[in-house]
Amino acid sequence: MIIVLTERQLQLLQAIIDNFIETAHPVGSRTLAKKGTIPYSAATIRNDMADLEELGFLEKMHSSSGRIPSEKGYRYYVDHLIKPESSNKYRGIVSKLMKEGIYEFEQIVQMSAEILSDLTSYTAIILGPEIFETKLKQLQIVPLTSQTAVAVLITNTGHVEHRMISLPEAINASDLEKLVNIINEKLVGYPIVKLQDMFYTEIAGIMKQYLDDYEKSMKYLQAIFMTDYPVKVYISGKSNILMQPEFNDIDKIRSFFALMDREEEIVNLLKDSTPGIEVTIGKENEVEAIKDFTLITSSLHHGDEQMGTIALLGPKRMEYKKVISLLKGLSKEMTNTFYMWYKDNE
Amino acid sequence: MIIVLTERQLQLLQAIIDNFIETAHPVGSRTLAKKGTIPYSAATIRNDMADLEELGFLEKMHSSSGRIPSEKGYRYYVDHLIKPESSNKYRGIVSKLMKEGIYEFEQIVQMSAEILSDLTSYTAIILGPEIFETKLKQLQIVPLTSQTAVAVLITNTGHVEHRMISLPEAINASDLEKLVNIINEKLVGYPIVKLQDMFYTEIAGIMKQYLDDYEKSMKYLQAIFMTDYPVKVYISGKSNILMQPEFNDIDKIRSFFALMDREEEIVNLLKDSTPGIEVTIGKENEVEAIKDFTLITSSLHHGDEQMGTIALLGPKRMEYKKVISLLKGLSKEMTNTFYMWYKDNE
DNA sequence: GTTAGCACTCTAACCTTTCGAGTGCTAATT
DNA sequence: AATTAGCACTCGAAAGGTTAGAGTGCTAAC
Repeated sequence: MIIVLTERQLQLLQAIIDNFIETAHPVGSRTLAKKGTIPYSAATIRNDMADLEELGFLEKMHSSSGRIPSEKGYRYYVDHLIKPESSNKYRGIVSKLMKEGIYEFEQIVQMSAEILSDLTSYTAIILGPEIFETKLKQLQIVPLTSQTAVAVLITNTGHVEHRMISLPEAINASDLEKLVNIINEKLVGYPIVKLQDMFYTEIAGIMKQYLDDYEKSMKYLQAIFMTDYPVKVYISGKSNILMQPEFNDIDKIRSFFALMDREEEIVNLLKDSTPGIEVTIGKENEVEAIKDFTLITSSLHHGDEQMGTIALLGPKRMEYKKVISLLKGLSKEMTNTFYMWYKDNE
Repeated sequence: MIIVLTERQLQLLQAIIDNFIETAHPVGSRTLAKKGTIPYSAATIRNDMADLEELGFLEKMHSSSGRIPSEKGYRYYVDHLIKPESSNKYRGIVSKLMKEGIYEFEQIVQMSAEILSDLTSYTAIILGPEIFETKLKQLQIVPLTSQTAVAVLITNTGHVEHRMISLPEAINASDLEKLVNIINEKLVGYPIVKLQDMFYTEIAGIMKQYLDDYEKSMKYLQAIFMTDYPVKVYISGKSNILMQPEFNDIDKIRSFFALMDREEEIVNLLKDSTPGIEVTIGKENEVEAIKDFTLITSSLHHGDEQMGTIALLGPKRMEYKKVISLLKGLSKEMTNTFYMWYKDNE
């Protein structure tokens, strides 16, 4: 069954949602009529409101309150009613950053998240693109004491990973140098995520010739590649939630902050997004803690390849117009930036 | 004028504060008498309570409520009434960490902060000791594109700093290598904080001979040492504040979180502490946002040298007994750990 | 010096009232 | 037929009133 709304009802729905987004107060027929957005009397508006409520687009908090948008209402609003502002309004954010200084990848992403949360007063989350594509540029092992060293992996994106390792007792400085040379020779240019496997297939054999206590040394050295390179999550503006009147309940705040601490769950929330902007409103979200939030994600794709995800988390009463165009602009820009970055550093 | 409290008054003060710390409810004479901690009747207790209030150790919320400790009361309690639990109870926290795996300095500190906040349900803050003593172990410059490179500074503590730099156009690969060799030769072993100065005094002269476009190259390369190495702040358990009944007010929470975002201010709060444990209660704090918190700091000293600060931030109604012994134990341990670390990596 | 007893105080919790913004419906108007 | 004015009704928020309970201070007795 196709629902047909009259022109006036559409206007009305739009006006009510716009109003509610702005003020967070239920919208009544009288006030709406007085504002003059809708050129009809309060009574007429009331009738349409009743229809819209019957169709499920509006709700009342109690029998004599004004109307607030239902989730279905927001959904309709997002899908059919908003004509996004030009996404050019927010152009140049990232490129401006890049001109200001030379930053590594992570910094750009972190700063973008900060800008995004500042601009919206919502919480910005970005899944870094690191893991998808970065390749080993160089490995260094720098001994600190006789038993410990720090291994430094530098990637083509300027990212630096480092971790402490134990040194095999058998090894001496020149052996170590040789070893590092071999590893670099064999592994430079390959994706970080594959290094662990390649260490066994490519390096292990050669190592046998060089190292006295082969078994033991292997055990120590594999630690270099052994992290599971988790997806990096950049979050900014967590405490923006405290400024939203609908989240004035300590319990809600607590469960929100608890969620923010569980990175894996956030990653799950965002990672399998399809290209383009996706708006998930209220109970459409599967995670309990954000069942009265709206989550907007925009995945960064280049061709078929997902390069990351940008997301905003805020109240259902979100400034969809502004946020969607902002997100569109920013993802376009970040996609370009990232793509160029990879190409330059190929 | 010396205030003399009777034995019973001391007992009473202690009992009231202990009680209030546990329950967060004002303590009344009747309930206290019934509990049997004080072997006197409610009326007697009432009399002593009135005295203690007159002396400023107790307060009433209103004329017929039970008593709560005043800040002066807490002060007296902390200074004279608590006999700390053995600080051995929490021994071995850090050393256990160190046995579990090889971590770099930062990780140890971060993990310690997490343990501290978990153990107490307050907010743990640690000022890292990095800056005080770390020395350059090795510098690497790895070119990424023809114009950019990543500079990697490795310290004797296993800490790795890195930043992106622009490359002077005039420079080629072998020049760059020579340059890095010179820098390493001259600067390795010197404290990170002095590198910037030394770059000018020690390196600049030599560079003239090697680099065609000296002026311009200097401009690019100084960026390597140009950060102001801010003190690192490790915070854990920010949202623990949400579990304290006295902070059920959104405004308080907001100003707390706002403070947590201003790292410089936190550094100021902690950095100039004298050796030993310091307890700052309520309005004794100068920072507005924590005027109804208690801040406990313990600075890590070895000899005259301050190596960092551990702190806990929680309600005035803090479990002083537990917290103080915990902090004592942990600082002793961290001081040892840090000292050994430096010595090993000298 | 300690305690029992009692009048008093104040809050929290629960009603009650009132006010205002809102609704739904009906009848009049365009 | 669509719109609007009018009116009775509803509900929440704010303000005031009442009560119960935990507490106090004081006095007089032990």
